[in-house]
Formats: sequence, C-alpha cells, structure tokens
Amino acid sequence: MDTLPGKTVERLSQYRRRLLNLLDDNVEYIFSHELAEIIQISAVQVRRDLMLLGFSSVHRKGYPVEMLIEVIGQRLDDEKEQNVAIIGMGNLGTALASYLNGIRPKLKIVALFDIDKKKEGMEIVGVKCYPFSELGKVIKSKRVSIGVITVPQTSAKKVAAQLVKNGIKGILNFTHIPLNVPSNVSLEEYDMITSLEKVAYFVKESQEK
Amino acid sequence: MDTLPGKTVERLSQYRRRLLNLLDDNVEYIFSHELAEIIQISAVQVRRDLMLLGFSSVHRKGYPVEMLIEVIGQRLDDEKEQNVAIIGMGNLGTALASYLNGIRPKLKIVALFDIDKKKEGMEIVGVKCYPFSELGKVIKSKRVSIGVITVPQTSAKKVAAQLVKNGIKGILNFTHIPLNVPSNVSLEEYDMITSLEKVAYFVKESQEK
DNA sequence: AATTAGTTGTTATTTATTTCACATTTGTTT
DNA sequence: AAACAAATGTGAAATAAATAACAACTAATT
Repeated sequence: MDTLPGKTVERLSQYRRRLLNLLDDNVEYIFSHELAEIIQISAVQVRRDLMLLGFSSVHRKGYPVEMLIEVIGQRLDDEKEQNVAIIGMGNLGTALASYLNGIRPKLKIVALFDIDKKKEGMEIVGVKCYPFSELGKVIKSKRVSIGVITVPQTSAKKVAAQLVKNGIKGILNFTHIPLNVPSNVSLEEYDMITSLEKVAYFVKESQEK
Repeated sequence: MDTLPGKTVERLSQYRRRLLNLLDDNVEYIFSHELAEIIQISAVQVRRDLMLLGFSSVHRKGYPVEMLIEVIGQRLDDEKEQNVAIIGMGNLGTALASYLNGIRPKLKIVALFDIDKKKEGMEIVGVKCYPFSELGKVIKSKRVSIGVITVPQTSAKKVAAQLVKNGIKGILNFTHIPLNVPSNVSLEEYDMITSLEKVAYFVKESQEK
C-alpha cells in the first residue's frame, strides 16, 4: 500500500473532522459534492482522494459517513497510539496544548515542557508540565514519538537537536527557524510570519489589478 | 509584471528574514548555495526564485545582501503600509500579536479584538484591544486591510462574514473551520490539527518501511 | 419498459512546481 | 596565457497536483 501524497493526507484529516461532526448530526451518507462544499474544494478532488483509499460510494446514496471515517482512520492513524510532547509553554504552546488535546484518540498529548522551573508540575488541560532538563527521560518513559516546538526562536535548534538525540520520530516546528534533521525524522514546519506576508502580497496584487 | 507563484512568495519571505539577519552580521554577499543551506532547500530553487525577481548576482561574489532585501521588498510589500487586525485574544491571538508585531515595517498590527469586554482598552505589545462590537468602525478608521482570525471555532464564520462585510481584503484563518469568502478577498488558512496529523502519518509510514 | 437525471470512478489533460543539466562567465592558479 | 574552478542563469525534463471529461451505473420518472 503506497504512501499517500502530503496534500491528500491534509485533506483526509479535514474530511475526517467534518465527517465526525456530520455523524453527530446523524448524517448517514454524503455525496462528494457535499463534502467538497463543506471543505471548499472541488468534488473531483474529494473523489480522487477517496479513490486513493480504494473507498467506494453506495450508488446514488453517496459515501457512508461512519465507514468512511473508519477507512480514513485505518489509513492515517497508527494502530498503536502516538504520543506527542509540546516544548515551550508560552502563549502559543498553551494554545496548542488545548487545541490539540483530546482531538484525536490515537494522538495523545502526554507531556509539556518549559524552561521555566516555576511551571514544573503545573497541569494544562490535564497534561503535566516538565522542566526542560527532563526532556530525554520523559520522552523515553512516555514513549513520545512526536515533538511540537513552540519555544522562542533562539532555542529552536537546541530543542530540535535534543529531540532528535532522544529518538523523536517527527517534529512540528512553529518557530521561524528552519531545522535540519536526519531524514528518518519527519519534519513539518509552519511559519506564521510567512503566512501573513503571503496574504499581504496577494492582497496587494489583487488591488493592483 | 506577473504575479509570483505562491510558493515563491513563501520562500521570498523567508529569504528576506534570513538576509536581514545576515545584514546585521555585516555579510555583504551570499551565494545561492549558502542561502539554500540556511533555508534547507536546493540552490537551484533559490536561483529560480531570484530569477523571477529579475535579480542577478555579482559574478563570483554572490548576491549582494542589502540590495536583494531591497528587491524582495519592492516585490512583496505594498508601497503604502498594510494594516492588520487580530480577532480573538486568547492564547493563540496573544501569541500571534507578539510574534507578528513589528516584524515587518510595512505590516502593522493596528488593532486587536475580543468578545470579552474586560479586555477592552487593554494593550498587548502596545496595541489596543477593542470589543468585537467595534469591529466595523475600527476597520474603517484604521484602514485595516488584513484580518487574522484566532477566535474559537464556533465564531469563525461569523467573524469572517463581519470582516468581509466591512471590506477586508485578506484573511488569515487559524481556526479549523474552512471559510467561504468572495474571490476578491485573499484567503490563507492554517489548520494546526491537520499539521499534527500529517506529521503523525509520515512518522507512521516511515516506521512501516 | 424506456427515458431521464444524478453521481461516481477513472483516464487523460492541464497546470504548477521542482530538479536536471549544461553552456556561460570570469576569478584564480599554474 | 592557458587551464582550471566556482557559480550562475536558464531551457528542458521530471514530478506533483488539480481539473476536465466522460463512460458506466442505477434510482426515479414517464
């Protein structure tokens, strides 16, 4: 079974979240164009993504919502749980901790870290905060495979190196510092300043027309 | 002069930020492979992007840093300032306000908004917080062209509609709710849950190999 | 029972983005 | 001054992603 394109993975993640909502509303079936409408993309795009899952609709009824959620999960989720740590409990880290916590049963936020010793032992959304010095120990004891970096720019590289050294498998980097990690570590970077500059550029362009 | 590809805009934004650092360190020239190394991309990619700017190196010395910053600015920035408002002063909004504030001279954070009346009049990184009810008024008086949405999921659509109604030109959406805006409004969406699920997927995949 | 209409799955096409490959230019070395 | 080396700029090729186009299937309608 082939690895899915990154863009498809992104959309599947979004499909699933919408479908879970629909399930709550007791929607049993959904057409590609309906799902497309919700996500604001094209119906072909939806069908193509689902085709990559080998998932078919029930003729003239659409895709069965519950089963589709199940199939997306089979493809996206690890069978066992994946444990996540967030490093840096400033505003951004705190926001992420509450955003991400509990949102997916197979993705558990199991540890938070901060350099500030005062935060030691504190709980945010029910997850314990450890001092940075215990990073290695906790990663091992809690089997953390994914690290989310939300520390100040200056410590980003150091934190990434520590994570890698302690066997982390994936990093989600929210600092503006591009990281350099071994190829066996999955890396996803997100730079908020770049996003803002991008919007600003297209605003400017659209006004010049 | 053609509109640049979105990906190129993203990289130009990053080049510029690194170049500004280099300038502080009195670096006068930089080779494509050096800049590439810093951003963790290929040298060809850098040269191609700069080619789109019509910007040439000084033979065997590399690209003049200061002039390159200037040229990127000419292309990315609006001549006049672009004013930005952040709507939703929870942890995420607060983090963004301090991240983004002052980072680019031509992109000014001029207003913050929150539903909570207690925050009215408060200042975060020197920017004033207004109650949500004054959105329209402030957008007009401060000539806000870009809105950053960091409110809870449930209010995202309402806020977006308000922004659009008040003539906003660009939206950066940090909620998980896909927004539907008229085509004359530039929209950039960023979903942190999707990013985390994406890393998790590629971690899983890499372990299966 | 035949026709219409809605929806899918998939191949083919188009568009966007990245990478390759290399001729070109000129500083440096012999 | 010839040979070499370091980089660039760019056409051509490759890869990735999105869209179009349409045959096929079947529920509903006539």
